[in-house]
Order: sequence, then C-alpha cells, then structure tokens
Amino acid sequence: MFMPEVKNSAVSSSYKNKEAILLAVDCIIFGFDHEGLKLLIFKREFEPLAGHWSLIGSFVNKNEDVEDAAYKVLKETTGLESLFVEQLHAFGRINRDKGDRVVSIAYWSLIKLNEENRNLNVANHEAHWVDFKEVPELILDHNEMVAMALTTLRERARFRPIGFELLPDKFTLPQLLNLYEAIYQTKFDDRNFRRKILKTGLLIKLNEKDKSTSKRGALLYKFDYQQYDKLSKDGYLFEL
Amino acid sequence: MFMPEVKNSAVSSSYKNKEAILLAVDCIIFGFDHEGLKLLIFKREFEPLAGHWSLIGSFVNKNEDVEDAAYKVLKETTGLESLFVEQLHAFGRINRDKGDRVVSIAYWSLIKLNEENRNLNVANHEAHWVDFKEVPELILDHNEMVAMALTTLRERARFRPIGFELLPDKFTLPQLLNLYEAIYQTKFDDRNFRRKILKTGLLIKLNEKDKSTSKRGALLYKFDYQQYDKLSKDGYLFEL
DNA sequence: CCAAAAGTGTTTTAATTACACCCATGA
DNA sequence: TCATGGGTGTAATTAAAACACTTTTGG
Repeated sequence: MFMPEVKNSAVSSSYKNKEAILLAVDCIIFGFDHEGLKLLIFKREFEPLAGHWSLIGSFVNKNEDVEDAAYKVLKETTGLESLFVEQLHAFGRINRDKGDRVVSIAYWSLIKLNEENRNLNVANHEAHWVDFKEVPELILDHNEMVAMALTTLRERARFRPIGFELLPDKFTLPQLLNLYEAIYQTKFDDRNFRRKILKTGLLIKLNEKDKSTSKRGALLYKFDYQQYDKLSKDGYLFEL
Repeated sequence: MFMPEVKNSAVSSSYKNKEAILLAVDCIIFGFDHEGLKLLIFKREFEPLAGHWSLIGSFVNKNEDVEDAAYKVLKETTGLESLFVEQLHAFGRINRDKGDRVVSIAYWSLIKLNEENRNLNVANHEAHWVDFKEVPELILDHNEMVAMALTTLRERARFRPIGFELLPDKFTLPQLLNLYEAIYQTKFDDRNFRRKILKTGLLIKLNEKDKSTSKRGALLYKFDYQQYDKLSKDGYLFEL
C-alpha cells in the first residue's frame, strides 16, 4: 500500500524558515478600433533590459492585495476606473526574470478606446498601441503571457458578452461584427451574425445612427447589462 | 488629455527595496468512484488552525518553479506521477492567511482512484476523501478555492476530454455517464449521451466486459488519446 | 445618379431533444 | 424465471449554414 512520507516532505509544516519571493503583476491590455484589435505595450524603464518592449507591471507590496496592485497599474496606465479585468495566470518559472527571482501574476483587461487613451503614445512616449498580430519581441516571458491572453480572450468571447467591453457604450452591428472577426481572425456571415446576436434579446436598439462610416448610417445599439445580469442568475448562458 | 503620472507611480522602476512575500501552492484534488465525485482534504498539522480541515499545500522555495512545487505536493500526496494538473488561480488578498502574508497559487487536479490512493485515509489518517457536495469548512479561503475549482472543472469538462482523467484506463459507458451526471449534478438521456460520445470516434471499444455492476456486464472502452492529439492539432474541438 | 456600406429572408442541412422497449445473464 | 442493469432507433423540433439582392444617401 502507498505510504506517503510525512517527514522531510514537500508539504509544509510551519511558516518558519520559509523563503519569501518577489511578486509582481503584469497587465495585458487589449483595445479595439476601426484599425482592429490592439495591444498596449511599453518601453521598459529600468535595467536589465531597459528600453526593450514590455508589458506594463508592478511589484506587489506586502501590504496590498495582488488584485489591487493590478487595478492600480491599469488605472494609472489607461486613466480608466472601470474596465474589464481578469486574472490570467501566475508565471512562476525560476529563471523567468534575469534580475531576481520574481513570480508574476498576469492580468488581462479590455478597454474602451477614447480620445484620451487612444493617444497614450503621444502623451507618454513610453506607451504604444500595436496590432495584436504584430506584437514585437517583448522581455522575459511576456510574449507567452500575450499568447495566453489571446487564447483566453477567444475562449471567453464565445461564452460571455465581453466584446462590448471593447466597444463604446453605443455601437453598431457592423462594428460588433468587425470586432468578432478581428478576435477570431475569420469572416462571419453578417446575416447569420445579426440574427444570432439579436435573438439573445440583449441588444437595445437606439433611435440614433452612426454616420461616420457610411452615408446611409448604421443603427446604434446598447448592450443590456441589467437584463444580462438578471438572466445570468437564472442560469442563462450567453453564447455566440 | 490624459497624462499618466510617471513619478511616484505604481509602475515599478527597479528591483531595489521591493518587499518579498511568502508564496505557497495549494492543491484541489478530485477523484471519482461508484459513490460519486470526491475531494481530497487534510487535517492541518501546524499552527494556526492545526487540526482543521484544509487543502494540501506547500510553500514555494526560492529555487523551485511554482509548478514543480505543486507537482511535488501532488506526487507525495497521491503517489501518482502522471495526473491531470492545471493552475486554477492565484489567491492574493492581504489577510487571507492569519499566520503571515502568503499568496497562494492554487492548482486543481484529477486522479484515477485505485486501491492505493483510494485508501489514503487508512494509510495516512490526515487525508480524507469527502463527497464534493459535502465539503466541510476548510481553513482560510480554501472553500473559495474549491468552489472555483468546481466551476472550472464544469467548464473544462464540456470542451475537453478530461472526464477520462477521473476514470480507469478501461471504463464503461454507464460509468462515463455517471461521471458526467455527478459533475453537473443532473441526469442525461443515456441514448443521446451514448450517441454523442461515440460519434466523436474517440472511444475504442474493447472486447472485454466489466461484470462488476451487472450480470450482463458492460462493454469496456478506452479513450483514444493518440487520435485526439492528432485531431487537436488540426483544430478539432472536443465538445460534449 | 452612383458608389459604398447597411440591412433583410429563405432553403438546406445538421444537431438536439424526447421518448420506450428488448437483451443478456447470474442467482 | 426473473430482476437488474445494458443496450438500441426513430420522429419532431430547433439551430446552423449557405446564399444574393434591395435600401439609403452624400457627394
């Protein structure tokens, strides 16, 4: 019979003599506009690897929640208080950071681009939006983080109404279609797409048109968060 | 225009003067047998909260990968080298652990019960399998971890063939059906279930019967991992 | 008046659901 | 021989996929 070793075991038996480790958060920030899906990257400001492209991050202080550390970075970087944020994964390989042993907990977020945060690269030359298909080499394991975030974004977008987190509050159906086509890098039939998304009953049709992309103009819609929350409690599963 | 504060910012600018934090892993271990889906819990061996029910865990050493720390705990606890393991979530609230500031990275795993690990509670009185619907109060935020693991298990089981990780290599369709019914706590129509799972072409029918639960005996099947891996590379998505 | 994007319906095909009886066997 | 769990098929409904033309309007 299997008999676990209890002494000298991996399983901890007190807090004594434990080695503390540096803890960081890194943020994968996605944005979307008429040019497509984008990722926000930064020029690293300190050695090693100063000047290289990087995700934005921060060390976690001993007296702050890990999640708060991520929110703080996101608020400072994007100027937004309210955005979609979700923990992605903890990256814990011994040598992932050449500077010291650092375990990084990555968060991914979706932001609604506006005049202010769209031009971050002007206001702060260290920040830059790049096409998510053309992400340059990033430091450490940050490219791995981005790849995982993209996979997770695709998984989530299918079963949760998170696409709306990347669009303005008022959006058109062609915009929404473009977004999904960008996320999945494929074309969808617009008639089937419209039918499916409207059948959910979660889009509120407004009496306004967006004429910025055509002479005819496209009807604007809002996502009905209230109704979605209500349905979710009854087990409703959004699916696209 | 939005102008990020660059000085005194949350965003880190060096490794100097950063506070290290204790890092732990905790493991949510699921098993399945004729009695249903079970969770492996332990009696905590050290203060504070010694003697209370807990998940099994370990501190992470400065010179080991986080993932390796989890594997080590799982191997020591279950006696198994090869099992399904996936990172669940990093739990990082400041006061989650009364003993000290500890950030815990939780892993969930699925094990195939056998004669040895089924009787862990005999060999090691500190370990105990409990029905997943009747998990007692656990220390710290461990109940939260279990709840999240269960949600994740349900999400994953729908789109990945992970149910087989909880069954013996050779299993019957009634066993498989019972497993899914246990995971989702609902009844499925057995004819529809059989049709769907067999239509994937991923089950290899063996010329053996399991007569342990009926006089007639039920046909044994194996999951075709090779074929699944091959199809996965071509973008095949398992769905149940 | 025309270029360019927005918007609309139908048919075919495939998947899902609902449902009830016969089979094999050891005790 | 019978109780027990194992195994099978079909019809109805619903969802998905494929496909092309009309509408609106500013320039």
